[in-house]
Amino acid sequence: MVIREYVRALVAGCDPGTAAPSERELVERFGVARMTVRQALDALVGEGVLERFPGRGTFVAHPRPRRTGVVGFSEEMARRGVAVTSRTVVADRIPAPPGVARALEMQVDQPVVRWRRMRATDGYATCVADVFLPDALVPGFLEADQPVSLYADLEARGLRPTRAEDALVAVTADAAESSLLEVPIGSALLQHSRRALCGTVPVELSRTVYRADRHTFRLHLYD
Amino acid sequence: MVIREYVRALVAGCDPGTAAPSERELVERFGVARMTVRQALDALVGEGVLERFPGRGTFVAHPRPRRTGVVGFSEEMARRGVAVTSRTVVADRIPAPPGVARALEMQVDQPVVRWRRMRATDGYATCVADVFLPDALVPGFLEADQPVSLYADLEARGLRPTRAEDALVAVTADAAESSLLEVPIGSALLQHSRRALCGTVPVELSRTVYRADRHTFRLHLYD
DNA sequence: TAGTGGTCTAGACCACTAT
DNA sequence: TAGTGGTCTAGACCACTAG
Repeated sequence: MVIREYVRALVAGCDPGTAAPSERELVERFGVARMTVRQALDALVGEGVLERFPGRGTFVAHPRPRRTGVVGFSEEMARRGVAVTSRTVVADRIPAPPGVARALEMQVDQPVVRWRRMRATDGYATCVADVFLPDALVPGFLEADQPVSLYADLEARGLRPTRAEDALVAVTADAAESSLLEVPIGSALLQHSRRALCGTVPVELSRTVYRADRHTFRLHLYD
Repeated sequence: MVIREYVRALVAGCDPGTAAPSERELVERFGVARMTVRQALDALVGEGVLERFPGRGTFVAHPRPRRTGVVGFSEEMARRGVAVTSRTVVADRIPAPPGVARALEMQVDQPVVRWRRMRATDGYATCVADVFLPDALVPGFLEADQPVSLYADLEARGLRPTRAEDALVAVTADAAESSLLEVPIGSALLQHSRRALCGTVPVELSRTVYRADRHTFRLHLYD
């Protein structure tokens, strides 16, 4: 589709609300029937690039409200304009325990990277995150400096998660968590467990506990 | 669109894979141009009712693999094969408080239905759900028996939620919650807040607190 | 080879918006 | 009133599938 790509390029970088060429104008410019132009524009409307208003015209679309998507904590906080810092508590390589092996679809005792971080938002201790990664998928992970954003690191390795199975439940702080999060033992925490896959390959198993007063898990669902 | 509804009715209840009338057959039957038929079928394909295969024909679509979707508690439990019962604690009509009015995009003091339920899974007290509904959208709601599944009731009214803004956080049980859920005051609970819309119309504002030992919120995310 | 959906032409009339 | 997108006609040729 030449017309579609022509309009896409024409419109790329334009501010939302900028008028696109009218259908009849494109008919003239390309010497093609109007139905053909409409199909090209239909595709761009479907992609969310353009918006049509009957009687007014076709315009560069305003950005879509939201996506659910699979995002990590750093990314979500960046969206909200919150600064995230991390302190590594544990970073080593261990034989996969049975539960971890099953979730990551590996053999028991194959090596996995284990990584525990205390994470702070705007300087305040907010959560403790435990992550397991199949060692074979992230060569050199422990040998280099650990990233602030795990998902950015995975993306650089071509392993950006595209699917996640999440579970959220309330728990109470154990001794280690209470110490890291600076709350009394037994305090209510939000636990977020995730099994993340890139395509059909499991890449991450994690469990994060959040201080109830410092984090709310937000979510947009669509049908 | 007469043709669209004709084909929809023709095809309703047919097994997936059943052949639909061909485009040229519909052209003849309705005496319209083929483009017109195509647009009718396009709509049904977009809805997931039909599937097209070039060179073979048009068929009743196979059910889509999975959706995240906007589902209610009863529906989610039904999926998991768990029996849900409800006991209404409060069901009345009140002037919308400011926060509720804002979330439901109503004028302050317009009437809203307020509904508090204690809900049990397989006979065990599991959560307390507080719901606000714009009274104008659910006429007769309080006058009839309240449904077990709110979402089934909304669906019957043509108000099935298609979008939800959810927030999950850990909280501690207050006196009323501890009594209804049979846990000590201060116990950790999972709080799930939701603002649900049907299209662009807000239809539900709710806050549900779950016993930590009896409910995990599960979620599948896709890119 | 006959039938299917995919794409295209060269017009037409309509309801709507902005001036 | 001029211009826009929405819808429609009555054909046409193509690539593909199935018998």
